[in-house]
Amino acid sequence: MAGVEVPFPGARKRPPSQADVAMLAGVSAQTVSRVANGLSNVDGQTRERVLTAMRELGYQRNSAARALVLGRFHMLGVISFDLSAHGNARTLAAISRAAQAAGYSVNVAYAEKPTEDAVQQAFFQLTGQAVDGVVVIEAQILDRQGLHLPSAIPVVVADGAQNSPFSSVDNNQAAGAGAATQHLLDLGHRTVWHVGGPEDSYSARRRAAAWRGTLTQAQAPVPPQHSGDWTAASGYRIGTELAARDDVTAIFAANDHMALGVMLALHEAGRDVPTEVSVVGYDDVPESACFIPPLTTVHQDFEEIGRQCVGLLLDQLDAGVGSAQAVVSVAPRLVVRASTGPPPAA
Amino acid sequence: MAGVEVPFPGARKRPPSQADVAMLAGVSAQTVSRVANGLSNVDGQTRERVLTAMRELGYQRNSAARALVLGRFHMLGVISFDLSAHGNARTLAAISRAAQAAGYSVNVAYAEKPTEDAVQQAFFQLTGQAVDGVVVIEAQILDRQGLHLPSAIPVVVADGAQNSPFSSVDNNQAAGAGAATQHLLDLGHRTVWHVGGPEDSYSARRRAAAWRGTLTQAQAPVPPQHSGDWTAASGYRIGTELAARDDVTAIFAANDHMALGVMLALHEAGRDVPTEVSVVGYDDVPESACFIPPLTTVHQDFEEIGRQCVGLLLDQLDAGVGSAQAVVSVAPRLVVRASTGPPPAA
DNA sequence: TCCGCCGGGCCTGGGGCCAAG
DNA sequence: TCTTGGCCCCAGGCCCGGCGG
Repeated sequence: MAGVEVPFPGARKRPPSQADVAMLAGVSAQTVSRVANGLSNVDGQTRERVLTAMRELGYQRNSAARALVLGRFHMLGVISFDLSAHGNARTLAAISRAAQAAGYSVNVAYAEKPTEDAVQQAFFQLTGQAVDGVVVIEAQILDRQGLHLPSAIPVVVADGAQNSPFSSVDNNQAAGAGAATQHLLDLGHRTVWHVGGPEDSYSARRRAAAWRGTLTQAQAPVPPQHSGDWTAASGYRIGTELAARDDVTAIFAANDHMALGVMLALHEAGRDVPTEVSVVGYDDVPESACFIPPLTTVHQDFEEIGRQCVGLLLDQLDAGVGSAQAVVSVAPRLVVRASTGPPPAA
Repeated sequence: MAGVEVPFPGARKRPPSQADVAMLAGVSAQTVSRVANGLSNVDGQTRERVLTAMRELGYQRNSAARALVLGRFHMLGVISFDLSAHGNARTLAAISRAAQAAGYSVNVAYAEKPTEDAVQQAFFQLTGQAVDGVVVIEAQILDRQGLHLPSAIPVVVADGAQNSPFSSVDNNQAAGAGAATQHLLDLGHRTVWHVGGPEDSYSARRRAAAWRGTLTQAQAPVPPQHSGDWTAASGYRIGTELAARDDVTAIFAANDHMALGVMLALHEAGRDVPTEVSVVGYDDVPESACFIPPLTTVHQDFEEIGRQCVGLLLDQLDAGVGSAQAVVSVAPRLVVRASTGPPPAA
């Protein structure tokens, strides 16, 4: 099938192999391998000939064969639930960037639901697809009992339960949610109402817990919690209820989109933000600075989170699976804009 | 971490191979292979023994070895520029889902800039990483001259130049932008101003062209075009300029986030939306229904777009590279909400 | 004799082909 | 005819041995 070879539908040209390059350069395959790996024990002239032949044929190493013999795939797996959520998408982008910089590719597995079953399935897909390690983004409750790992490969959890047996990057939701709540209390609000994320989200639970803790510590009353599903629509729905109550002067929403929905509901109810009701969000999505009014929110450094995930994973890869579990914390920070202010003088 | 096995740093347990399974089941590796591939010519008893042994050892096929011998990787590559853009993230998610359903994995390569160089680099990374085909999301100007493909693998472009030599899924931006512009004209506006995306974006250019074309066809004056960078901040900046002009009564922004910025600028300038100025966006990001006021915009079916990308790619894989270039169009639709209305009675 | 450079043989995990039971 | 195993190949890396200066 060589030489004359007339390409016809269904026929894929076999990519050039080391042997082809060797033939053209008049050396052995072994020498080609050495050049490809940048080893020093090759004569300058020879190396040049080989490189020329490579260029001429458009040679690329066959990663499958390489992975087979080396036992390393230079590929990281990422399991994510909801890529339409801003934070997850940003984290994935950052992971991808960091991995690329370290010479790794990223294999994305999409878990439809945040159940352990779905994660496990995604996990199998990834290990079956040859990855050296896995990052789980926005994990729900994961423990090793639930998650039965087929082969021991390193796992890093971004923003998962801190009591899991895996290394993790902790977005320090507690600090962020605490700061948001405290900010409102400091402005003079008697208490703060919370529009939380879905019950099965670990992030949502931590934010709610920090909100409650901050109120308790300040000896402020703890209003009943409302739970949305991260969408603006759910924020709007809950906001409509809250807008009807006179005693609501400060609302902390668990993400910016729900805060947006809350603000629309308040607007429609004729309650001004921030003079009558203050609203704080979480995430600092880029457009939150252009909400009406610009939103006070908690900024998360997704870039850093992604970078840390890759860093931890690579550390574990180098150190071996037995290596110690590590937890890295990435600090959020409160960004004060125009949606918060003192409560109306009663 | 069970039984005798004492894991120590640096030691990765070699995953079980067919040979190990064969040994345990008392058959040949060949038979194990047959069972793994679900071939029928295996005795029921034997198959059972093999399956049991597989479970016991936690056997998973080595995809590297499989890819090596089959020449197929069962992996698709995706090249994307900006995953923080909602549409791109959604498309990636949909691609990932569709690929998974077809038994393929997705390898994401991140191109920092939308230059041909960056794409080419990402391309090499992917082909070097063993993919069967590539989807380029939100391509800029790509032609085969610029993009030198190392080995002939199928490529599908989502939303790229329609004169490219690749198969593509066309979001029909022209129809969407035309409908948006026409909607405003139909409401009685004398003309429509446009806040465009970045110059180097193909999507942005098509939306702008359709806007201009619709105005021309309606014999409406064509105002100077302003170009932002998709961010709400850029929309705000341009919006500030537009808000200062009395003759601006209708604005079509090339995406929802810029529309949001425009609306904030109008709000700050004391110009009401929609009674004084109408605003239309593009994308229909989920939260746009909760903007103040809820945004009239053009809905894009990213789920369908992703599905079509994978479909085209798989078709090409089955048909061979020589197969005809295909173009599939996914229709957007106008969603009318509360940000548009007739112009103020002059 | 030693060292720099190069090639042969063998190994990785799995699947196709063919022959044997 | 149906089931099973032996052999070879996929592409590339490592060990070792050899050749020459």
